[in-house]
Amino acid sequence: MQVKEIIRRLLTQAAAQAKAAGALDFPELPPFELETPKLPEHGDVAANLALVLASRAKKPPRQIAQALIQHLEAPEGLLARVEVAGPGFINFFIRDSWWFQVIEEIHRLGSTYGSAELGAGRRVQVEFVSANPTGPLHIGHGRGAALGDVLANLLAAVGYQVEREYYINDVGNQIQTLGRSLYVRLRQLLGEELEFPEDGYRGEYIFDLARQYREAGHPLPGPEPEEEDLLALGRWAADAILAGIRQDLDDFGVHFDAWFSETSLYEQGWVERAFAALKEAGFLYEQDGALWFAASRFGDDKDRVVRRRTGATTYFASDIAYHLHKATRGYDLMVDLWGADHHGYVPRLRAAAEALGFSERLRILLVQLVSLLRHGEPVAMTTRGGTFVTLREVLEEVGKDAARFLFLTRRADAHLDFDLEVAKQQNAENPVYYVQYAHARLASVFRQPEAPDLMGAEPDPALWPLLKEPEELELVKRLAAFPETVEAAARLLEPHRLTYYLTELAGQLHSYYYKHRFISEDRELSRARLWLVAAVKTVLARGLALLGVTAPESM
RNA sequence: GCGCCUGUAGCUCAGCUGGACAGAGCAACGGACUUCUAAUCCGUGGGUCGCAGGUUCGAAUCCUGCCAGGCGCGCCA
Repeated sequence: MQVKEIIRRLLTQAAAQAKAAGALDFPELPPFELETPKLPEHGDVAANLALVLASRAKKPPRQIAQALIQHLEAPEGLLARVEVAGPGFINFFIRDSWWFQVIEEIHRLGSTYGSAELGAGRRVQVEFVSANPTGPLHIGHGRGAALGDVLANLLAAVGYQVEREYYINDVGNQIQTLGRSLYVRLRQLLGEELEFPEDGYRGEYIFDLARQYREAGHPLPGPEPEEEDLLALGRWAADAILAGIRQDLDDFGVHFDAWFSETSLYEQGWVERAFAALKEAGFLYEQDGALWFAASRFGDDKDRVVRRRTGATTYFASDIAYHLHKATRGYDLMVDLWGADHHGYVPRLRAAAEALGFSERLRILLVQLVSLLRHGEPVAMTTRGGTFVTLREVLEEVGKDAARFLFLTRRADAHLDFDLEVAKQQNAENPVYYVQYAHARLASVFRQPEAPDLMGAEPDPALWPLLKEPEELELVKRLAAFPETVEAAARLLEPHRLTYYLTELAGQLHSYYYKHRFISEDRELSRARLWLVAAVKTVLARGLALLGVTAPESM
């Protein structure tokens, strides 16, 4: 069990004991924090229970802290000492020997160390990327892909049953626009001078598609194409683009459990079902020939059209239906990952979720945009203008590992500067290699011929007192913090916590490696150190696996 | 004009959702390779946490108002 969990229980019991003994009086135990203090003088774990209890128990915090300590019944071997400090913190100093147990735990649990049962098998769906099939994925989609994928990994690690889903906007006039763009490019390939549509997709990839279309020997619509012809062209193009997107994601290490087609919502009557549900709840009305959802009743700026005067439904209508469909599938939690340029859309979807009663199960995460740089200079990126950097180009230039890791070095809601040159550099400026190198270094240690013989099959707790170096204790404490890091990253939906943790762990390892030889004349000490760094290697590998980054045996 | 995100060291960013003297990497400067991988390590300098108020035992963190940057504000998707 985690040290903080144990201490939380001890304090809760102590409070109850103190209350029973009449030493303290309070109605109910308030929530309190356990933190790892920055300063070693403040111990390994600090509790603010006495501070938050002060007003309820009507006593000075330090006095409460004393009372709590007196009723503390700690297990043998856990605590070196407990102190009241500052305004009333209770500082716990854990025995070194207790920390070293984590080496055995990691050996026992192997690659499941860091897993938890927080999710208790509840179902969670993560919907991400969901880029329109009108062009290849660009670097911003890559960030969303990395974030969503790792979020899903983390949630799975803490006991959720996770599904990854990609929502395909394959309805509407964008497919037609795509078809028209392709059509014009096709005619232009034949040498005809046709004006490109104002709202067309100007990317070079449309030419590529046109060439593919011809090479495959598909029929070319005549000079006056019917709407149906353009739609058919658009569908063909969307399919081809989607195939490319799947390939890109595959190469990026992102695999979806489901690809959900917007069209299927119409085919299966979900849009009408959503309208009916909203109407029944009294949030749907007609005005100016259009059908409106009363979003303003739920805090949105204004009401929103779901069916236009023309009879065509809006994108929003599809989205309501889609989320109703998701909610009906029975997920306990639905996580949506959107580009920050869609943030204005959040209030209206939230409104619909509230109107339909699944708002509490829906979490919408915004991923801020990525600014692409090269040598510190901005690289222009616009979808329609045609000069953008695709995810594929980034993958080919910097590789999957560097791209994934760098995408996860920022909070999702912070802008990200992604410098292609830095991503390619293989030095300390590039944290991915720093972490991978730590793993490779350890792998090389275990390749030493004497290593297996020195270690034996099982770690022996009697060895730990030999680990007297400060670096060793620090390392073991860091290892012990891995489960809570994974848990926090999953609970707060913040994968960047893991990349920071791994960078720190790798740093401590590098430092330790440099100062002390693991394999030496002293066989017992070597044995102890090898088991310690074996645990480090296991945690590095697990952490990198959660990030979807390879843990190389050599570099 | 309104809304969302951001503002922390020269640069890029963390800061455990209110805790104890504000952290890391890079850049700068100075050191360490006959060693289990130097893609590494050790040391030095560097901050009025955008500004001004407020809340309280305690604020980078919460509230209000300004300032600056980014992104949005369709019967588009």
